[in-house]
Amino acid sequence: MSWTDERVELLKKMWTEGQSASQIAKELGGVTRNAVIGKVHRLGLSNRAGGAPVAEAKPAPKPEPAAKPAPAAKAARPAPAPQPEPEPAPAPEPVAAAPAPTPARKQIIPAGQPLPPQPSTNEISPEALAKVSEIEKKAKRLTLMELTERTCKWPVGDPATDDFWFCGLPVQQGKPYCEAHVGVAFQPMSSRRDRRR
DNA sequence: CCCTGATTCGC
DNA sequence: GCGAATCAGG
Repeated sequence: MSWTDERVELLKKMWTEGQSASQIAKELGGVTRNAVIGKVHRLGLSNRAGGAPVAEAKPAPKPEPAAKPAPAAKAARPAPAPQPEPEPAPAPEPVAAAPAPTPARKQIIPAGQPLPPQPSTNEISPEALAKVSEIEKKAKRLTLMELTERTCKWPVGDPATDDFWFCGLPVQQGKPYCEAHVGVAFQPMSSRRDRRR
């Protein structure tokens, strides 16, 4: 594969949109993320901020005097959509691990893993729950043996019945669960604000 | 561990 | 110019 105009264009577009190099590489096909990054650099667009200062904590970010020379006519930098960081960044609550508040039953679960609580007596954000029931439709419904380091290990159903399986969706980096299940597994640790002493 | 981008350097 | 290998974080 070579860097045809079209491919370069797509590269530019995606890079500008904030896509990661690996995503771009996947999209383009035939190249690795390294190739993409290398190209990005050669194109001189390593900085995604097209003029939108992100106010970095740099002491001297632009030692450039006020007067911007503005290179003659042609070499004009359009910088049309200076979208700084179109990052939704949900993160409603700072994670506060509340892993296993499930004293309900004491059944033995296969691998002896510290499995999560079944959302029952917990007050989990409706959104998170909705998200879960939503993704559980798409769940891979893996068996214990099918689980890998990269599959969501959230159990669904009763281990004592046939109707038991593991989510199996791609885990969220680090965590043992997929994004949706991480959402219900790690509670913000609230719901008990009876602070009234 | 997984991921990210940044750099280097032989090709 | 290209991109794998490597580096440096998160």
